[in-house]
Amino acid sequence: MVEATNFIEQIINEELESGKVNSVYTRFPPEPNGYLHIGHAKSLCINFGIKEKYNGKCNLFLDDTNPSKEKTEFVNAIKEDIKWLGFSWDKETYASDFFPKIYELAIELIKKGKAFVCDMNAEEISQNRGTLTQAGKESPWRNRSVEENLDLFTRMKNGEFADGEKCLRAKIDMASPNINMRDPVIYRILRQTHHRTGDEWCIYPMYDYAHPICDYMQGVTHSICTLEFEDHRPLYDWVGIELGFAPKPRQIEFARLNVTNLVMSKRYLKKLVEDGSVEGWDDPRMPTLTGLRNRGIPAQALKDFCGRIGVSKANSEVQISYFEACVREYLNANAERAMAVLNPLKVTITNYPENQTESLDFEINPSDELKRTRKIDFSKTIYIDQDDFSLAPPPKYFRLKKDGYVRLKSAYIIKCDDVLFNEDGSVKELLCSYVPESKSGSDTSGIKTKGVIQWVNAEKGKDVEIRQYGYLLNDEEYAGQDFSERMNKQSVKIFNGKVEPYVLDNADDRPYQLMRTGYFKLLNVKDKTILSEIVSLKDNFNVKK
RNA sequence: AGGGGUGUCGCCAAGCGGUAAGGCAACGGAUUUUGAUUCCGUCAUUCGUAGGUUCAAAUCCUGCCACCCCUGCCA
Repeated sequence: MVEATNFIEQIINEELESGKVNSVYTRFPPEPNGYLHIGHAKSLCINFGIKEKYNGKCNLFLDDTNPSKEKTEFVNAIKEDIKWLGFSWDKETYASDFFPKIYELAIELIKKGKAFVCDMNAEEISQNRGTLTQAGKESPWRNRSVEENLDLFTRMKNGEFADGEKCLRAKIDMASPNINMRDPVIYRILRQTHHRTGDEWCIYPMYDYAHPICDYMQGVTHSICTLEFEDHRPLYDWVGIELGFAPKPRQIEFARLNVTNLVMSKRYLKKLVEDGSVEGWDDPRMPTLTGLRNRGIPAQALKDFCGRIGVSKANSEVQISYFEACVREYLNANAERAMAVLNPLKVTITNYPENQTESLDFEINPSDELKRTRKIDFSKTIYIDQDDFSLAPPPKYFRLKKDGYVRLKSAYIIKCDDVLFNEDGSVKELLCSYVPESKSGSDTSGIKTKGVIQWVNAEKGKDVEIRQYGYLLNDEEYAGQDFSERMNKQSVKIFNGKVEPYVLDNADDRPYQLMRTGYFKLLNVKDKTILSEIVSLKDNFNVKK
């Protein structure tokens, strides 16, 4: 018996112990009507997490009962995203696989007197449903004979009626305080080409009716969904009981993931893509899995995040800082280090020989057990970041100042002797001298510097566009505003900095930590290669007061 | 208003009658050739609230309050 870490596992443990079930089968059930986002990652981790933990099974179940919204493009994207997270499903199933069975069981319900064909249109049904406090009215067609219902339902299937002209309803209780139980529609007539079954069907089952059947047919033991389906559970169970499912799958609900400042509604995300506010579903600003992947978020970090936020039934909103902490933690341990200057300031080492280049060792990652290094070139002219030099340094400023010393990361200690100015008074160039015996790794100078700054060889450095992407904002400040406007508000900052060639020349697109800057990744946006920020280094730009 | 849910530190979240885990954030301090990392320390006499039961309650009972979901031929 494994130890439960949340209430769902607790339920499973109890059922395993009591012998109600002897193995666990879950399913991840997206509707292929859009791309997966960070919220789906939570569901993915729960369902596949249970499969792994209990040595059970988990299917990828595409819930495609509404052909007007679903597309093959989306199912392919969904599969890609799940693979990226490193999960593998036992079977790939579709609600549409079960259409014949679902139809057959509808006939069984009719024969049992538990379903009837209703001639009212959608508006009439809605009007007769009653309200939250008042019971609904029974349909005048509710007591048709089994024979008539069978005949009508067959003719519905055969396309003898127009869309919406008739529907099949479960016969439950129009006075139920649970509105979902007031003779819910379970089949509608809909002439829409289905992405898999084409025009084979002109009637389609509703989610509430199809889902329990699909679960049962797949051998699912635990049907995990979000909180808004709690009210549907009695109907889920009704279908299972009337159809004699044994063992009947158990529906368990959990609170969906909300993250501060993240737009998560599929509807809005779709709108952003369609009206061109973003480059696409994979735009690095999007909270979609493909967007996060494109941005450079490691799958491991996302999974770690999902595990750490836990699972409960309390509506909650997780701070984005928690997510970023998970990303930073993973990247800190795994990302290679590189140097870059975002705002270049030329530095000439006056006492360094002209035309000399020295190859120095640079640590790839301080936590690397093998202590691997790579070579970087040092020479007379370099660039440092403008922020790393101050003419009027505040207290506790550790970096370079006039007549002060600072260490160039992995190189030498330098002293700023002179400052050259532009005509407008801004700093043009620094004239520094280096301390030859302070070479990194063999420092005998005895000079201690509190500050260490990054630098780039003037010859080797390359210009690159660097963008800092924010997330789609969804806070009060933007309430009521158009989304395209929100996009502009968090618009992209562009720097033209010198970046070490190592970063650019590296063929793969792993994220890097630019020293003292943040975690970056090489991105391709609209056929343009840029360097984009994933997360910042904590407090790295702030001089403490 | 009828039904279904949920309320434990700024944010997540354990806890299931025996006297409040952990993580994120924050704040001290140490180490540091990234002001990062790492490290060590601090951070709920109190569990929405008012009563009750009990030797003992976040956990059981009752009332109240707050918030979320439900009146698609969407999922």
